[in-house]
Amino acid sequence: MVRVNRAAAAAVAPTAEPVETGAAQADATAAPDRPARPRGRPRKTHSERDQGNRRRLIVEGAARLFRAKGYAAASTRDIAAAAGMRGGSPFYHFESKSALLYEVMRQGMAQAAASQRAALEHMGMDAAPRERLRALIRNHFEVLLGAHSDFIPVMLYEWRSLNAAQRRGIARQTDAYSAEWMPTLDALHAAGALRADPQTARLLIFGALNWSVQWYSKQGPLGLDALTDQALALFVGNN
Amino acid sequence: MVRVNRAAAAAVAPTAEPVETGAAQADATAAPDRPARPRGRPRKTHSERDQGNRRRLIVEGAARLFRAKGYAAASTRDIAAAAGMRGGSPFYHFESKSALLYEVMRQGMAQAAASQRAALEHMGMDAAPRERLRALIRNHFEVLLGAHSDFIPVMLYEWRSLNAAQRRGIARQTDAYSAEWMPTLDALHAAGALRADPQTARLLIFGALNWSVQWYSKQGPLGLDALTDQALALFVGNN
DNA sequence: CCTACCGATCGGTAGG
DNA sequence: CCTACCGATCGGTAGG
Repeated sequence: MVRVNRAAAAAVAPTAEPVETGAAQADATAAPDRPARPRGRPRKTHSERDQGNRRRLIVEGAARLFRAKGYAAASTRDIAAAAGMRGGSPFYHFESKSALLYEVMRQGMAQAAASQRAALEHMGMDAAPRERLRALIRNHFEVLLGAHSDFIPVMLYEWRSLNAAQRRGIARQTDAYSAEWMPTLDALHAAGALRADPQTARLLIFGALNWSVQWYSKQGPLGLDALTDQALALFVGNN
Repeated sequence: MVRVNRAAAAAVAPTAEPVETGAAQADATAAPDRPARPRGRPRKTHSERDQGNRRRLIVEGAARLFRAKGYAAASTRDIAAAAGMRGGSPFYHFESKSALLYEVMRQGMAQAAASQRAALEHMGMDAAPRERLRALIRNHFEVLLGAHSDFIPVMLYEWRSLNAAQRRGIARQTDAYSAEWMPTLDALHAAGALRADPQTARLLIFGALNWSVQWYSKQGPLGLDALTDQALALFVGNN
């Protein structure tokens, strides 16, 4: 058993999650003393329809800038501009810069967990442990290096910028994500293919994968499938 | 062959390097029209004797604060206070905050490269590849997690805060550090113990090791020797 | 969501 | 290396 500084141990995904703002869904049970309204579902005004969109633009811009410059170096002005707004406007959607960072991480983890779950369910329960590990690694690389891959790198490298309460929230997500790896690693260890203690192996493996954010280039010769093959060979061999 | 975003691939050490300030070593060939000076080596004044010490205090404080809070979030005022100085005084020793960051990384890499070289030479050329890899991994963990381990984590996680010229300087150090791993990895690959392409393996292995900065705790049950055993088992098995 | 503004803090400098 | 200071920028807010 290894004591760890929470989180830091998982990693997750960033394709745009459908964001429910809540505010965009106008309340149907309006005050009864108002003038009569048209029946049926209230039509959304232009600004209501855009609410979710604007918010999403802020979150995506924040993810990109937090990743490129770091949390402290990316100003809320930069983020506003990236979303096509003026300086103070992000604070209409988020109460603080810190809340915006949290939202980037939360959405990233939610997406990563969802795609990991889908990848595992897609194989069925009877798949060989080695193939399950392949699916986990492949999904992890997709989440880190694939199409919309800013959210999880931000989570991985801006952890210290969260306050204690925020860390607890994200840690719950990363713990669940990590836990899904353990049955597969335990099975591979029992079969002799994985030759380190499964808990420590998980931390080392996550490190090997997460670090790819620092060196992987889409222009390079190594695709994500080939990279997955290499990682699999390194950790559990070729057969 | 894998194209990488330079650096990011190595890692190095932080125990205090004896810093030659140059300024501390008073020039013996003084102007000839000065009044006669006492013969022999000139005595250092109080401030001359302290010069190197003060500078080192700044660098060490900067390393600690850059690691704890990140480069952008650690102010030069914080650093001055950590070195027992007033606000503007670090700029007497360094021309900019950025130059201070560079110096932290440069010293860290110099120390790491030195201890790695010593570790390899200590074994001799005829040591088994597996034992050479053990020595490399053990030194790397020492550099990352050992006694004075702030310098290299700063280098690993603040790379993007350097400008282009600075990156080239540090990249030269990290490239040399990384290159020393390749003969050993090639040999292990040829012998069948390392089952991934050696270049890709090096990147994945460095990731696994470097990530330990995020989760390793000295209060935990795993010492650096045991951790080295686990990593070795994961990458090249137990025998 | 914009305009206009606030206090706080920052990296850096002159002058001693 | 300190004192005193500078312009710039920052996160955040009031008021519409």
